[in-house]
Amino acid sequence: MNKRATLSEVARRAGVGKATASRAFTEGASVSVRTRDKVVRAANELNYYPSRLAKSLSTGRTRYIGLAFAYLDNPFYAEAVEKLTYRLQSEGYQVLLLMAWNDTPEEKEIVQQLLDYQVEGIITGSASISSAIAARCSDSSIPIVMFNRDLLHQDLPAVTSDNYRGACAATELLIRTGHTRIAHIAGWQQATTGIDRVRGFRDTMERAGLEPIGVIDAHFLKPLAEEATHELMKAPTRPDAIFVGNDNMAVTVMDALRSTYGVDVPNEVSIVGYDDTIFARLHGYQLTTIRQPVNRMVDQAVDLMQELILHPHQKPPKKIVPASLVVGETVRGTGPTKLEPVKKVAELVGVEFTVCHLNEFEPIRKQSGAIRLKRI
Amino acid sequence: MNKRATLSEVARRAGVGKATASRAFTEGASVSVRTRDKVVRAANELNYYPSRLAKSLSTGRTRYIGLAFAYLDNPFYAEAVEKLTYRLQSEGYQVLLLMAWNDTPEEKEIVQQLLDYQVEGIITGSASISSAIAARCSDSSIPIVMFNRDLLHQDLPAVTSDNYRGACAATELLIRTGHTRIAHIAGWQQATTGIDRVRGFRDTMERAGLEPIGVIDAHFLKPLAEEATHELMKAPTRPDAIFVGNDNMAVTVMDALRSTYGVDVPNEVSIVGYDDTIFARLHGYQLTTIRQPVNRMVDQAVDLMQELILHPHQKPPKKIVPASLVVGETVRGTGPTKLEPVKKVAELVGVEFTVCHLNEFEPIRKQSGAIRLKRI
DNA sequence: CACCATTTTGGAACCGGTTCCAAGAAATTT
DNA sequence: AAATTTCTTGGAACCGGTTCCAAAATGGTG
Repeated sequence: MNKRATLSEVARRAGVGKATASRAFTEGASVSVRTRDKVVRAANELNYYPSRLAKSLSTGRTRYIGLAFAYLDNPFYAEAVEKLTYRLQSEGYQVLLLMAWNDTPEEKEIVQQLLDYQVEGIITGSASISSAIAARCSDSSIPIVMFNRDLLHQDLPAVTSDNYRGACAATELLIRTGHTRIAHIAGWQQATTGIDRVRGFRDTMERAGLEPIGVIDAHFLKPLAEEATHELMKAPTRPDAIFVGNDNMAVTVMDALRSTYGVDVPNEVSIVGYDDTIFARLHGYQLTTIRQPVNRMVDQAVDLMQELILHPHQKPPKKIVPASLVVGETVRGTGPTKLEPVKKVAELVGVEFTVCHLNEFEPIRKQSGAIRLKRI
Repeated sequence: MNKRATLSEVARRAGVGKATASRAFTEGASVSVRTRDKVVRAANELNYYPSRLAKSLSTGRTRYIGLAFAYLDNPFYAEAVEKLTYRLQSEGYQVLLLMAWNDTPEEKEIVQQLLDYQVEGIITGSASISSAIAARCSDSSIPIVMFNRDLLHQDLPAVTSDNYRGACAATELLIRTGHTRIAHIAGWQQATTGIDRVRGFRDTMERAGLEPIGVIDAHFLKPLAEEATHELMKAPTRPDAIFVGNDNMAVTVMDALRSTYGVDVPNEVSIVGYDDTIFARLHGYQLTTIRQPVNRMVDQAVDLMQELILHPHQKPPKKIVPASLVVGETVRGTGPTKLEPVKKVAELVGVEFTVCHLNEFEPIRKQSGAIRLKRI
């Protein structure tokens, strides 16, 4: 209804100059208490609130952070976006959410849009920013932080978990528990997240003198993971264990194994996943998996971003947070009550381990602790 | 590195006035081809791209839409946010994501921030905007669309599915398949989404002359759903069926039933959920549930928003999209091969029904159809 | 009360665009 | 060729704030 009031109107009503009115809203500016009161009163009467746009234009700071992701149907990313947003908000930033699928023509255009909107930084997760875009960003000296991803051959700031060591732990666990026909259904081989896990798998197998029964790139996509399962199960020698590139695919693999082949997990085929998402915690799955500590990764990413905003010309740091082994019930010879092989592996590889229930799956948002059940 | 170029610099370099330079970038403005070329060339040389901020300030249009949600750990909302964002982007809007937990003091402040940033509209899902905020928005004539929620006693635009009829169908199905000790673990009773489902449940029970064995408000929260399950199972007469307010809770309930009480679903207790999220599709659950068609709801919400932006002083319309009954395997006496009771219910209540696999769970983003498996 | 140091204050320029308007250039008509 | 119409163009004002700077007001001191 009523057009919003402007600073000039407030100033006029308070009988002061525009500059003075502006100062009344600036923390620590030189205004007398009486004047500030007058201005504030006038502002309230006119229902004034300052225009962020105008402010940003004149100060040069927008306090926007762009979040670029490709999908949220992986709970790991949904959680990451939720928590990144909560954290950034509490630091006084506003989040511009950008969904962009890899390599589409629009991607470039849309990231360009983000730049147009003068975000102060970009955090990019599942979406892979092309190196061209990345270059343009560092041209404009807009910091980009890669979240759970790193670009090969490019020196950009990145926050990842220790994918290599995590994969080593997963593989080592399968080997130590006596599996010999081990396969890996891998994540996208253009992302370090996928690549490093394959490396960890391969190196560990080789060290043990074992030949992988198969390594298949399923691009982190569920339909491909299902196909991959069929491919493994139709081969002359079936696997007795599969290390799967993330939980999303691991769940799909388990479903395919159980429904199509009537396989008993873990007694016929053991499964290890990656991420420790909500899926891993479901009673019907109880995945043994590698946890990526979302909260810590989020904290690191936000801290790193703030650091880069303050000191833009710094050498881009890489943050690698430790992964840990979560003991579920999908590996034969382990379980919440049989922890010896797990302990040994953890010690050997140098990772932490925990059993399912001690997870850090609490939200950043404040819990509404007081809510109680009510019959109605 | 290099500071971004401004329009004036481009104009100077092209040897034209600022106004002319501006027109060179405006579709359908009156500029000669030669001049436009000159300007465009200069712009490229200077690596110029226009400041959205300045543009918005002078035109008064920001093309921001605020998305306000409380959590993304319910896949229904994660999917909604993903798809809303894709849709809004393709309509030329940018999404400001706002995470705000209900009733926190910050909520008010943060929504105020959205207004400061001059969003052209707000779509609010799981976060419940207080009526005070809603009032302030309609004061500023900023349209708010409630997504999967409606405010009681308040005449705001809203997109919901037909929660009442959906709940009727769920309940009717349980009754028709011979269940008599039926309970409802309900969603938050401050949201119409929770309320309408309770109404549908109660009305249908009453019509059948049945007394509910319990109706418990679990606020859409998983820990409370688990508590509620224990409360029901510890009572002298145990339920033989539970209608649960959403899939997120339904999965928790099933886990509790199976792991704590060794209950066989559906042979001892039948379960019906609500939403048709990714969980309902997991092999270990195969929920019978009520589908809320996310894609259609997203489309309606975006259309409605655009409508309201163009014609702000319109009577706020309510859009109710039909819900449908999805046949899984958690109701005794039904299943993909036993559809007669389902048909009867669907006909009676007037909803569509489908079996599990025909779901609309495809993403809005373009599928990377060409991606193939690769052994590596 | 005069004098000087310190606060407060308002005018004006600026941030980077858009747009109104009047003037100049080009094209058309007579 | 002159008169008229239509296109282009640049100056200036504007969007709503911040901030520099010089002037005005205030306060403290001798």
